[in-house]
Amino acid sequence: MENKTARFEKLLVKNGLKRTAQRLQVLEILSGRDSATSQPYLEQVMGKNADRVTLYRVLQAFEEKGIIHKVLDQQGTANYAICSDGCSAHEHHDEHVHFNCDNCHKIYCLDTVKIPALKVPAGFKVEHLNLIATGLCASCSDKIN
Amino acid sequence: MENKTARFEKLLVKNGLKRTAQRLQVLEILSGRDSATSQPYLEQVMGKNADRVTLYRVLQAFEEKGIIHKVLDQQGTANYAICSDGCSAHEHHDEHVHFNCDNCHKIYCLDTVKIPALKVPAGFKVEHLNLIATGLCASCSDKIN
DNA sequence: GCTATATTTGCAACATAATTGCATTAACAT
DNA sequence: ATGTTAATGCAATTATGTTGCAAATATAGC
Ligand SMILES: [Mn+2]
Ligand SMILES: [Mn+2]
Ligand SMILES: [Zn+2]
Ligand SMILES: [Zn+2]
Repeated sequence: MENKTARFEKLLVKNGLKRTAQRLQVLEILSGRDSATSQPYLEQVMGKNADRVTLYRVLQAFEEKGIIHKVLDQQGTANYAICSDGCSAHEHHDEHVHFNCDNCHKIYCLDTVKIPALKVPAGFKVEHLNLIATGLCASCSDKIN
Repeated sequence: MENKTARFEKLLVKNGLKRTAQRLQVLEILSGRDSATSQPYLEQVMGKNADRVTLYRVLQAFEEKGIIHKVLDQQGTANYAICSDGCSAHEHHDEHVHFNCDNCHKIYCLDTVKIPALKVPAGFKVEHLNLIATGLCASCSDKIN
């Protein structure tokens, strides 16, 4: 694999964002995890490397550009995951199912599980679908059994 | 239709909750609306009839007893709707789709639209499904076109 | 109706998440 | 190297939600 930091720098430039230490660190953290990352966790890990406000602004900019997507867990906490290819400022293509584990509270992007189309009452125009499953993740159901 | 307040009083007694003015008012407000009601809206409408803390506790008690259910909108704001029959302290049966209008921001309970079952990766154990559709509600798509 | 008791409420204090305005700093195009 | 613009940090503010405790009140039993 090519140098990760170089890849992230290109990603920023491509999206018209300046290549700052804070932005690169957020991308590093998100890419190094197997599940979505909560804002509080990010804030804690960044520590004094970035002001809280900066973190919020970085996340907002990334979301707008289609670099990451936000998933709210069952408590309403914001969690962020890097988008798979194909997302852009114009449109997010992250309509996969998310899984929120009741035990470890991780949020997994189930990229392979698409949300089925829906029949809604007359008049309603569906734009996006957002499906969160809760239960036990593979790792937790292993441990418990 | 029978006297609404009397019905609510029975509902409270049935659930072992005392019949207080604050609780009755919350039921009045929720039942008088065609969509889920946000906590901020409730707080505003209750005004000085109830302390903020009391409102939170009323909502929590109602949710635990299966009288109402909570829906988080796309911003993570808590919204509440009265449960259809069949919900109880032991189990909520509100696995219907919710519709969050991008224009008026109302959240509708689409009671007739059930969430389809899902095939998830091996190991994951699904307990609950939570599906929120966004777009234009019937009323807003009328107005706009 | 009165009284005792358990529940519910209100208040104060606290915790966390998020936003805004503004001055300072840093990226990068030239 | 320098100027311009974007990004950051800081302070203040708002919103949301929680906890402990004293005061108030709903109601069951008399
Ligand atoms: Mn995802
Ligand atoms: Mn509902
Ligand atoms: Zn888990
Ligand atoms: Zn609408």
